[in-house]
Amino acid sequence: MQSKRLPRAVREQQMLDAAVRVFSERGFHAANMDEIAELSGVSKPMVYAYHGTKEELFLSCLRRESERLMERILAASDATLPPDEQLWRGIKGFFEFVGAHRDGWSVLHRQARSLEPFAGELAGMRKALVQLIAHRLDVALQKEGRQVRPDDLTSMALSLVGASESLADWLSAHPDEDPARTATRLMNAVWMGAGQLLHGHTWKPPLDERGNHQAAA
Amino acid sequence: MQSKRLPRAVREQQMLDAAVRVFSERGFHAANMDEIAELSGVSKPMVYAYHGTKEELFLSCLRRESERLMERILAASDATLPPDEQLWRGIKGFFEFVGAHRDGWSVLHRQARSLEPFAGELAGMRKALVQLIAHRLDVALQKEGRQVRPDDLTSMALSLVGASESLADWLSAHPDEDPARTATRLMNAVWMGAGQLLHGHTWKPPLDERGNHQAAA
DNA sequence: CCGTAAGGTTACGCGCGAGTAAGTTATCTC
DNA sequence: GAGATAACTTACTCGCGCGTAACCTTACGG
Repeated sequence: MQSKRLPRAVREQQMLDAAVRVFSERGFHAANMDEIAELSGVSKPMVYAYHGTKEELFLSCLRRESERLMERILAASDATLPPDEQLWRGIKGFFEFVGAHRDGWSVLHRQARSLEPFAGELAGMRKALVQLIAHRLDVALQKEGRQVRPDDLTSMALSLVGASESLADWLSAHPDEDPARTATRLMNAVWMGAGQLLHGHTWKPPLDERGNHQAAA
Repeated sequence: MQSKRLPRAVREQQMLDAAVRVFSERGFHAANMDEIAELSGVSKPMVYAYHGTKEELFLSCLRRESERLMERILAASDATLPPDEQLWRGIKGFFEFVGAHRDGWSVLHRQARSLEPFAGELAGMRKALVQLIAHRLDVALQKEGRQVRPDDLTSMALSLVGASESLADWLSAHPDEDPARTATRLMNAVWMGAGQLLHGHTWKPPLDERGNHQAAA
């Protein structure tokens, strides 16, 4: 019952879809190439023909997913906006991605971080994001006439990314939660800070053109 | 050249030490039982005799390390202190632990999180910490006469833990960095918040009895 | 309508490393 | 100092799953 022969480009994507799913469900080692092949509607040697070894296949998944995520974040956060709004939109875009691509996120964050062949690759991408955020913070600070040591900027960006990742995991375990709501919570944590919240100063999402809260979108 | 016969209790700890090191260097799957045995000064069947399967051995490592970490954090953060100081001390204790037990931390955070047999166990411990923090936040808020929805408390705690983990990874890659300095940076991120920092309001570590900054200890 | 290449398959080799059976010495106890 | 037992070793088995060799078959360009 083999459905139909498909052109390489199409099959390659199906294979990546299947691989992302299986890797995220079972983890890299427990994932087995036959299962990935079957889920792609094809037999194992085809996977090897198109994507090389298991390791190379995983790397392809990693690259595709992280590229999509980065695009999403960059598209959402516009450098010309005020800093809080940049942050808000970036975070919201990130959580929306995670909400929509659970297993892609799992491949990136859970699997790739621990396994040595991939950790480096992923660390590189994460670093790029951290540096981007650090740079935008720097710009915002300079507009206020302030200057901060580079390590302090990096720490701030790392905290932000770490907090986001942590909430992203929580979000992916709570499918019914609205990503924008989670984003709002994160803004309260990292933009306002616990000290402010103690005194009742909270952060609220900005209004869009129609006057609706973006969080309710 | 077998050095000496040792009582079980001693050998068991040596094995855990060796295992933590090897697991953290190679990862769970790439780690091999012979290497762990050799590093414990003993041959493989002894490891099986004392710690059961590879999986059980890893679980023992996980439990020992996470217990030590929890103890450390609880000992440092005293619930009778004001909230910012509780947070400060807890974070500082955490980073000091990570600085002193790099590979223990690696086993916990990098390895255990992704591998299915262990992820659940670790998630449980992490959850306990998150709930502890959420509870203390709640107490602090109630002292101010405020009330916050439980999910908002949890989010705040999750952000905090996530940010800490992120900086802990950075710290373990920068051995010369002072843990207390990293803790200060984290306080600025999560207690003050990016919004405050933009306006030049920063957080400084409290003074100890002798008038020294604790960060310089 | 035929040749050829792209899409596809079945069936296997083989290395690695978890786990063990059977046996050997040190050490402690009475 | 005998005998029991805890500490330890050598030398295997064996299954799993990655990766491949060798072989079909459908589509389609000329």
